[in-house]
Amino acid sequence: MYDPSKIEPKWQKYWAENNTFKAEVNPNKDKYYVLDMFPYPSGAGLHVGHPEGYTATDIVSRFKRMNGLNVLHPMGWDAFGLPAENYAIKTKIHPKETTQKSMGVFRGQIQSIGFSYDWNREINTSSPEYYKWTQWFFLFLYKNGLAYKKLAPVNWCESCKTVLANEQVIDGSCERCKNEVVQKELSQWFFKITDFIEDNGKTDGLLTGLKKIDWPNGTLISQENWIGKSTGANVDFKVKNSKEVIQVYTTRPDTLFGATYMVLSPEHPLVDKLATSEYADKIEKYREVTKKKSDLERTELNKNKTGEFIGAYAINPVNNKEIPIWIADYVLTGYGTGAIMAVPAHDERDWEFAKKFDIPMIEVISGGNIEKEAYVGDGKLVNSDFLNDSNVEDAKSKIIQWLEEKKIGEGAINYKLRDWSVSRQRYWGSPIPIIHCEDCGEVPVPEKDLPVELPDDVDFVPTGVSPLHKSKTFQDVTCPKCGKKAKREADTMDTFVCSSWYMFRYTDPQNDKEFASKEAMKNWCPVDLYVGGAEHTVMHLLYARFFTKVLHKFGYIDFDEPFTKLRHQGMILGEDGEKMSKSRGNVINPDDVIKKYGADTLRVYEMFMGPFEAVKPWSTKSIEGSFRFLQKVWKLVEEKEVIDDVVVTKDLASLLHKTIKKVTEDIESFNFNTAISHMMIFANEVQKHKSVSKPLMEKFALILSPFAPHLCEELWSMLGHKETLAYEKWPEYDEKLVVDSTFNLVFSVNGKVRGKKEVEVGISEEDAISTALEDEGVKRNIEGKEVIKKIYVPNKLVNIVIK
RNA sequence: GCCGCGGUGGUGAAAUUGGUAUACACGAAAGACUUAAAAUCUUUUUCCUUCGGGAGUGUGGGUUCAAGUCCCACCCGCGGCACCA
Repeated sequence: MYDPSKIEPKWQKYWAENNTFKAEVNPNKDKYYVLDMFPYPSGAGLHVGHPEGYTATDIVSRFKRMNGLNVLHPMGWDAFGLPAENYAIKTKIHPKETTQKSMGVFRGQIQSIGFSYDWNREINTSSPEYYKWTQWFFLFLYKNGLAYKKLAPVNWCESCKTVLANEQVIDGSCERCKNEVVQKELSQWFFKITDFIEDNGKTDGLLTGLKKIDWPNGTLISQENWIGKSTGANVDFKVKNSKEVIQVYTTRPDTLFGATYMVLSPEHPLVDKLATSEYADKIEKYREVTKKKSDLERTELNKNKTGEFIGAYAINPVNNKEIPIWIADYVLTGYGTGAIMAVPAHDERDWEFAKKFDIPMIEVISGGNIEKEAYVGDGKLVNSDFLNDSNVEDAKSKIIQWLEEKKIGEGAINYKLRDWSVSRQRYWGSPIPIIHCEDCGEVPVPEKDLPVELPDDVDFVPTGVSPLHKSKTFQDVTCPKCGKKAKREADTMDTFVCSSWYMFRYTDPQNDKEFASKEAMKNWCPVDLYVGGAEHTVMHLLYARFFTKVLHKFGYIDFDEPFTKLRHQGMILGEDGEKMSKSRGNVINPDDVIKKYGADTLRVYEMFMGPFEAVKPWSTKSIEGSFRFLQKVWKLVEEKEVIDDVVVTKDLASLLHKTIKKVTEDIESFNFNTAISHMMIFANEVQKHKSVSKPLMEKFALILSPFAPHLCEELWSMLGHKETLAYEKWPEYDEKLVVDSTFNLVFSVNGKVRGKKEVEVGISEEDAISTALEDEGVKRNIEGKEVIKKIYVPNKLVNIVIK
């Protein structure tokens, strides 16, 4: 009887005891680094979504090993983070304890699925041995001028006295107490990721790097949009009766003649200087309202623009016309110059604003109807003096040249991407290795003093300051420079910092001299295949690329993209087609599935459900099919007569070789579902025979083994082998057996199928057509009609075209 | 609103990239084995049909000898972003 509860623990024990999957440097083999996005060990335990990605990488890992590659396939824990801290606030149990416990549960669950990880390389971002090097990275960036401090707003809840992460702010209120969240300015650390957007000497930038990696198209586009590069011009506008000059940024310098007003962001520094006193009250009021607006309110106002005239006028440099200056919150302080020239005829936002406040429009691009809506398309320029009759593109370059000659503007580039804010006013993260001294200012902790360990004597209840402030042992130190009393930085680092470099640590996880040796990284990196959820399309992947580029620039590594090939698993939904969640009660626990069917069935089912990247619902019924398949395979060896030299029919041999070909190709292309369906077809066919051939079943066990490793190890030993099949040579298919000698020639009339006949491959066009014309179905359909054309597609079909 | 992904049987999904639509699996129905049930095996299973056929891949057009696949317009679902000048 096929009893996975017996054979699975047996083989898991065997692999562990024999260190079967230990990865060691081997100069005689090419390397292959297969990485899963490491999980956050949550208290809820493993979700069925986890093994989906892990099974795919495990299939590839086992497949690559059998193809003679030296595979690195590690696993670890992204263990710092907010949920553990919030749980600690609620229960008073230390996050270290809960995290330790969760990691144990996760490890046990993952091991029970039989993944071929090298557990000798397990890492944990919350261990001092690991975060020592996260801190080293901070100092490395700091010393190279890539980490700096500046004031930045945080979400602040006045009643909880705490800083909130964006995901804790729901509709502008605190997730927990429902009170209003306000913006508060704090001094925080930033990493200069914007320095790496464009190419940088020999290092490709975050934009060009996207061109050379094999990632899902949507992910590449998201990264590009997130960086948000735009090309345009900065233009200086003089202010009437003032010496001040306002610089605006525009992507449409070609429409300069159509600018009929100007908008400054409410926080723009020139507003107070330029506004006339009669408008001061209104401006003050408007700023108050803006400050209170949550992000959501601001976006809802999309169609209902607000703003105030400030009583001053700017001079349009192309025609010396006076245009009114306004403030409005649709102009952002942090982008471009915080000021725009408004061209209502050719910009949707300016159009809405001008309509509402009755500001005139001037059409400068012909082709639209500006009474009805802003025209943003291409066309001939009008009302634009020396630009008239140019198209948009030519007008852009002409006006930029003109501005540059007059020295009142120049071509300019802007990005949406901002520097990465890494300070968190939290406990459960890596401390920032900086000491604040009254005399010396900010002083980096000397490398020899790393790690700066997280103190245990901390009360987590939020009181308005970072929890680390409350630990005296942590806070009070002497300045490494002058020896006077000083204070430690009390903020911790964003957990994304920990996960931005972990792929390097796996190559050399026990190193206490470096984050990883250059040799180890040279041997294993970059990651050849990276698999994880699509929720990391932007942040994690962008940050990891940034770290890689920094290391490349400073000569630590010789590649500048960390993940050569990336794939995302599609989310597994509950049986009701909804996202799995406790409150809906539709959560499937992988432990229960393993108990009922075994790990191999879980693996095969998750790969058989549908395309790897597709979102798909779980079905407790459908999984039976995967179990039946494995049971059937088991019975083929267990219950049938296995004969060494049985004469295999040509059909069966051909089917095996076709299956080998299909499975080989489908693993490479991530089409695991169709690989399994072909193996099912093979098993169904073999089942019809009384006895089975040993060599045939051996090959089949080998190609099924990446999917169902426990079962196949067992079959392998039943077939008389003493060693694991993990390093057996992957079967090759015989091209001659894969190609059929006959095929079904299809006859169609005007594209509609009317008949078919089995004929020899390579049949001549003449023969094919005459065979077609003899077919009853064809005869019936062309009788009495005029045949205009006869088309023959080699080894496929004949199409007779009639009038 | 913008960007991305998708829409094929009762269900999850295949379709060699323009050439036999619905492989494989689930479910359902019938049969075999059984005292019986479960399990297992076999057969049937897109829809309509006057049994000759006919229709059919979200909708409407188009290109082609030939369209699930390519082009145009639209509808619906899911995910992400949020006034970036």
